Amino acid sequence: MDVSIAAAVREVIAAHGYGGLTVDAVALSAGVSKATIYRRYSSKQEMTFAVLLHDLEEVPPADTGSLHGDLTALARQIAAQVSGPGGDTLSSLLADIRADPNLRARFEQTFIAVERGIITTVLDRALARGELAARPDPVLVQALLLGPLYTWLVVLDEDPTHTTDLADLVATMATTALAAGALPATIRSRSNRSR
Amino acid sequence: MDVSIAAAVREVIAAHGYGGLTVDAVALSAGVSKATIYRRYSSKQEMTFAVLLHDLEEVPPADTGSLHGDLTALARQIAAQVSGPGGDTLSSLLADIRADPNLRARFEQTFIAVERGIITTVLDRALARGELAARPDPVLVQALLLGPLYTWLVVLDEDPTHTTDLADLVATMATTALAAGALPATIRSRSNRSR
Amino acid sequence: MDVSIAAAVREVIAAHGYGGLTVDAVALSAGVSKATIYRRYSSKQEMTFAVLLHDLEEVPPADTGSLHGDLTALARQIAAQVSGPGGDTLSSLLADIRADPNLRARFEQTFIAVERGIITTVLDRALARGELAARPDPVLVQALLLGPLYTWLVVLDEDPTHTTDLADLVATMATTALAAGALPATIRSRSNRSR
Amino acid sequence: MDVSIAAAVREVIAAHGYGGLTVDAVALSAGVSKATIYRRYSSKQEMTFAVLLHDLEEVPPADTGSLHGDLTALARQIAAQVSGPGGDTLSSLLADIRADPNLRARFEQTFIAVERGIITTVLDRALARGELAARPDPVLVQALLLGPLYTWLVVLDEDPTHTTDLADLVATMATTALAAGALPATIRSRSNRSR
DNA sequence: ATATAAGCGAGACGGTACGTCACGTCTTTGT
DNA sequence: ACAAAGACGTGACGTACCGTCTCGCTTATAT
Repeated sequence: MDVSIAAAVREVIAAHGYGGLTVDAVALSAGVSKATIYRRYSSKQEMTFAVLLHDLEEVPPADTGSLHGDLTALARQIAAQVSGPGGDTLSSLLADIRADPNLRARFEQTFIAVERGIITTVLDRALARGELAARPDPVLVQALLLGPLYTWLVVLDEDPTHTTDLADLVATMATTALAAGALPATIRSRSNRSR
Repeated sequence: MDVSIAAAVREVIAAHGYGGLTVDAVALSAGVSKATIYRRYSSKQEMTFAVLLHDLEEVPPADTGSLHGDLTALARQIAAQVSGPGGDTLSSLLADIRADPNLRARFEQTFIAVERGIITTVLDRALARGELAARPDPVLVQALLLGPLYTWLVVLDEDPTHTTDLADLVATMATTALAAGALPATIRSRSNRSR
Repeated sequence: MDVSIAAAVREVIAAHGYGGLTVDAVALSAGVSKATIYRRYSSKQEMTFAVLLHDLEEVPPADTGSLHGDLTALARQIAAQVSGPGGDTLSSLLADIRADPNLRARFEQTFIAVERGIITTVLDRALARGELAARPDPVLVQALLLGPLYTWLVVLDEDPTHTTDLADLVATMATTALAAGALPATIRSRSNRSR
Repeated sequence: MDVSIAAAVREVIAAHGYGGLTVDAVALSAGVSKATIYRRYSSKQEMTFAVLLHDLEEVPPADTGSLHGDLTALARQIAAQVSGPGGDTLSSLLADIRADPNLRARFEQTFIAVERGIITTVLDRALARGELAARPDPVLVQALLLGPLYTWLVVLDEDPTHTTDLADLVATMATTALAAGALPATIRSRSNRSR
């Protein structure tokens, strides 16, 4: 049942785009009643969130022995994830997530924080190896890795087939900056953590 | 009239968020009839686009005499623009833009292309100065500058007050990469240009 | 539900006249949503038609034993029906019906044709009794009976309390004309039947 | 100017029916601005009223020497008038007239009362000739003459080409009834005159 | 002869109602 | 007992038309 709902969501998005995603259409396509959907998800956004963001695997990449290797693997992993759904879906989904405080929190915890943890792990490895003197702000690294890739696809609407190349480039740049100690331990106050 | 509509749009968004943006509410707040709004904009999205993206000034920064200086100025300019509206507004607006082919094209031409032109100008200056041997792909530079800033605010939901610091960091990294000749002349095929 | 809609329609017409009949007002008064109304009726006119012309009973009057008696009963029945709603409602309703080909056809079949059938029945009885030699055109009889009554109320805007007297008069005149064989079997070509 | 407006009204009605009659369309078709129309007529209904009911000549028919002849001439005159515009126009126009108290009064005075005056004239002639003993209620006669004709066209939607035949029939029936003294001097109270 | 006012075309405007759509809730029906 | 079917209230959308209005332009008259 949940499977058919998930399949239906993807089907409808594929057919009519995120904007054409309708609960009725999902119910129809899944051969399921709307009530059944709402028994599982409290809103259309919850449903979409659950379906589309469920299987993003967020595991730390294997230790490649070098910071550059680790970052490259990580950037490629991010690139692969972000290339999955269409840019339209990604932007709409993010908009929906931001509009709902509940989803926002879950998104934060489920993906942002997890990815940040992975970044921290990678940085810690580099520290242990002696490649880094101090651990820079993982949020900064996250913005530097994820930012260009996400923007490439969603804002600039560029070719998704080149995200891997972009990932390599971004990883190299980040490595260089990290090695040079260009990234401070923190750039931000903790003020907006309370949001 | 157009002014009062614009003011009303901003007012309503400030009061109820982008999700609470209603044409009727805008009409009411602007002291204008709905018909008048639709006489100007063919849809709510057109209206929002016109109002929120109208006055983003996109002028090339003054020549600072060095690539690093130029890129820093440019990144700060981007940061200032992107920090203007709330992250929610930004993400929703982008989603709406991507959902409408017409808006999409206008967004592409009005902002992406213009900003890319500015980047090209800055790179050409560096070439003229001899700071660069070849002109790298401006789209890459755009992704590297805009990406972290946009993501910082919209995806990671971080503190907007630190975008300037992040801009400086990003400009420095980009300068380093450019000086090292790390950015290829092109990373992408021209295939998706026809979209 | 249908009942409350019907009641609401009549209520709103009573309060604000046919011209003040608004779907929103009906919905409000019925404690029902506009969507519910449009789920039942495809337009405001369909709704009004259904509500106001639903319960007009069109049964042949009991055989009184004479053509004059039958026609009198019939004319009074028509008078009673036509006196029901206000003249304003009647004229506006008819205008709306004529403006919509669909309603027009249904009106024709549901009321005009049914009433004509009743007239035919009455005429056939008279034929069987030997009161008539040949059966005259029922449409003529219909025009002669219905015409003065409808016009009295709707065009001339005269007192509805006298329709019964007028009905008797009209029935007597029709009887006289029929007995004298003054009404031809047909006055019209069949040309406009195809409309 | 007034002429072109009148022509435009008829044109638009011919092209799109009474329901498609729009002030903008009239203005466009007449090559005139909407303001000019509203300078002449205070509403769309006034305009239509003025244009469509302006030239209905209501003069007493020549004395034919007999009541039957006079009534036949009168009935034919009515039939001609009523056959002019389409049944749709007639019914919608009447509905609009009834909805507006001002138009209603003018309609009453301009057409109903005038026609009634003509009927009175005809009846007076018959009285003078000795064909009638007493003068019956002219309103009754009006209902008997106008009713079947109007209903034939507007309610029953029958062939307009046969209105002349129907007029003759109606005139004959009315003559018979009048000669027999079947029509009372009054059927109605004066109560609703104050409406 | 020119100024001045009146009428005009063009068309924007406020308002009101229409009919549509989707969300999320609910009742009914059948298995 | 649970799920499919589907009706319902809510609320926003975009459209159409009415009657009002302002803006220039023309034209006819009066000084």
